[in-house]
Amino acid sequence: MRKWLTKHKSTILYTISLAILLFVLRWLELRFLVINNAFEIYAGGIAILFTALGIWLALKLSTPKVNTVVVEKEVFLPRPPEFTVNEKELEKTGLSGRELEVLQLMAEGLSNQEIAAKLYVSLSTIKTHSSKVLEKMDVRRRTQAIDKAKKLNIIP
Amino acid sequence: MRKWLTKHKSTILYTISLAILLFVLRWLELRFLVINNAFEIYAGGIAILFTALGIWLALKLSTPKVNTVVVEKEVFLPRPPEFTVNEKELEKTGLSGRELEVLQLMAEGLSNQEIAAKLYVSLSTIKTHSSKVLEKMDVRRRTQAIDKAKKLNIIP
DNA sequence: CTCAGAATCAGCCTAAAGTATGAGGGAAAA
DNA sequence: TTTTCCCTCATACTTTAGGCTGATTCTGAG
Repeated sequence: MRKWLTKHKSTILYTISLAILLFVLRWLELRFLVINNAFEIYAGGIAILFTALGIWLALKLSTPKVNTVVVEKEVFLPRPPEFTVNEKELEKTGLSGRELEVLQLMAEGLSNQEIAAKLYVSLSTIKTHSSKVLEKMDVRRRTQAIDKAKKLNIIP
Repeated sequence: MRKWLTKHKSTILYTISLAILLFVLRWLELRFLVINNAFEIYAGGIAILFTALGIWLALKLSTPKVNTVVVEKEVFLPRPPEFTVNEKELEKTGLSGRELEVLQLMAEGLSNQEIAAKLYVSLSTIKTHSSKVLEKMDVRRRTQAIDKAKKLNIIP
């Protein structure tokens, strides 16, 4: 019942307004009936009144148009930009697991000798790996490889 | 003149509508005048008609209600270029302008020879600078210097 | 099973990087 | 003015990096 009331509020309002105005008209009629020539004025009055009512109804009850504007807000990643490996670029290079490992240690500033010691293999092995890394990454120096790998998000 | 027309378009339209409707009323009057009791029906008709006109006017000529809703969409940017030199750490190292310049080029993967060419100086000069850089940064390899400098925010 | 790729190692050679020492010129501070 | 950096260049030497060739072992895909 409540729902029905709110749902048809505008209709009820309009009906009541109409009824009241008709009543007023009836009363006015008694006053202006004597003046026959005032009929057009009377009709015009009604017209203006109800025009105003219509405008009021339209403005009051029309649902406002919602305009959604999507604003792109640039968000920079916080200080330590959580590093996630760019798998696509990593695959493109064709680096093997061991080669990537060597590349990472290179980036930390270790010499081939130190890398060899850390991975418990010979210097020759690391030289082979590092050569492969340079070849696969299409560079000529380890510093270039490091720079490129960082730019491609292959290493942190 | 043209401007005046467009500016008062709504007023003119309303006036014309009113005039036409009053004329119609006048005509209707001749038909319904015989029926005295039909006066309320007649008034109600006018009321409904002009209500409709009012609604139409309001909807057609009023600036539509627009509720602008701003939705912020977060766009994440990889590797923000917002780099600011850590002046404190830079001073601690005691690096001179030229030495810092060489360090930056080192980090881009350039060889001493290439750096020399780029700065229009001899290889010897760059070797001297690079040695000074390694000494002042307390490292033994350029890769270490690069890694350390990046971690200290001395270079991007 | 065979073949390809990955990982391991070695030797040899060149290129680049790094160390040490010295030295001249310029600019700014003491 | 003298001192102190900074930038420049050179020569000689050692170490590290990188290129090239070739070899062995192992594993997974075809």
